[in-house]
Amino acid sequence: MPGKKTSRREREKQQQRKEMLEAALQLFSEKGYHNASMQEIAEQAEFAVGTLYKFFKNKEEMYKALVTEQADRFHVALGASLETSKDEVEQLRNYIQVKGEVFMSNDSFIRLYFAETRGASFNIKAGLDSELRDRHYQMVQRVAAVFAQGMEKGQFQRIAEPYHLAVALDSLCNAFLSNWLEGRDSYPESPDIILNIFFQGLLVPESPVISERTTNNTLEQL
Amino acid sequence: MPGKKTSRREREKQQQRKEMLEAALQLFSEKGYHNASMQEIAEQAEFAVGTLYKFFKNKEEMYKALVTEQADRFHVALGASLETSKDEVEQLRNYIQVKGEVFMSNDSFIRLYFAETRGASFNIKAGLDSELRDRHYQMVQRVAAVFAQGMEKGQFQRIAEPYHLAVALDSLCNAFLSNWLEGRDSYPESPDIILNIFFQGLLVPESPVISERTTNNTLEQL
DNA sequence: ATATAAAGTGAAGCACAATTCACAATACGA
DNA sequence: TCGTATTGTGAATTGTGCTTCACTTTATAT
Repeated sequence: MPGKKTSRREREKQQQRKEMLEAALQLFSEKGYHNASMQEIAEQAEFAVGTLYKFFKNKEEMYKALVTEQADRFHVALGASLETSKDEVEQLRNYIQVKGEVFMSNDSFIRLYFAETRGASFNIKAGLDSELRDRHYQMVQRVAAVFAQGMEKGQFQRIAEPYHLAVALDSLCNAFLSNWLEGRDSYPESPDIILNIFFQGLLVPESPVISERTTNNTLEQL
Repeated sequence: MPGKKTSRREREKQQQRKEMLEAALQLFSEKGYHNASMQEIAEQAEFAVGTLYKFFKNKEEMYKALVTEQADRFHVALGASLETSKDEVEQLRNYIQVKGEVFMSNDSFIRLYFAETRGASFNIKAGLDSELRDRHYQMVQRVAAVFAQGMEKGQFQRIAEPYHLAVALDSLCNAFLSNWLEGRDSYPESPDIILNIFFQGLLVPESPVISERTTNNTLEQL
């Protein structure tokens, strides 16, 4: 049975690699890059230190691989969330929703992601953080495009530049996620709580678009 | 002349301490806690390593002293910014303004502040980040109180909980500051660009409060 | 079954950086 | 000026943890 593209051995290796990265993720997100030792990671993954080095050139490369691969998954999911609907409001709603879901189900990784993306990260000599920041920037630009589009259509008022609105929306999601992460607050189950902050006044008054969906989620909880 | 509370020697020591912390700030914010060595800091400050240890029990304490003292200055300034006026809108405007000013004139420190306050920080065993987060939380609560107060007065619409609005406003400032820090964008010279995102729709339509001040800063730049 | 190759191991080497401390320089009072 | 106390010094100590590599174990082919 040689049909498969990947040999059994190949698959086995991938699996091992994956387990190493899982162990690494756990320890890095718990203790940070500098406080997690290769020794520990090896133990956690149930391999010998030397074996780690058969898979990764060194600690730094291992960390990079971990972070970039996970971040890719995130960005793919977020990108897809903007493709779901023709309606801009729906797209934003989805973005918020998906961001919440993806991030909350990967809480150990968010710590690393935030550490690299937001406050300056000093883990790695060079490259990683700026690369991540770039990708994050691309993502924000895509959200900005949604705002711009909505403005074109006359669905959104031009209360600020699209890019600024995108930055605002994204940072707002992050802020709520941070709060959730610290256990201070829960991430809003309904995206509308976040959308509300933007849309009350952003949407042109007579626009019917979200009115029928948001009316029940909007205000009564105060 | 023994009149002064602080002897000459005392002042001299304070000055030395200050210079050590300045050197430390520079190196920590450039290279991060783990990549800045005591040796380097000593050289930068033009002292011997041993002398550093006459002032600080160890590297960690030095870092803590640095961060908490600077953060205190920030928080005092931010707190004061909310006391300037009886008018809630004015208070928020001031908060945004002061936050921008104080942070931008201390850019090397923001890196550390953001690293500790936002994305997980793993520099220090325990305590520091959670203490900072707490203080930051207090600050956000004070902003929340402003929103709440404005709602009481009927000046603000109740589009979201005051605390959520405060989180939103603060994170928005941070996001713009981050952008500025990375050189992607400038921090809005006028607080109204940020306020706009909130107030278009937040303020009850007929409220006259900011209309006369913001009308000229609001929309024309698009 | 045996030979050969590939994969896995972990103790030892090595570099680096935090901390100490015996000593030197300096300040201060008599 | 001299003796003592205070302050400042940096080489040596020590610990830690990344990385290597000679060896063992396991898999594969004949």
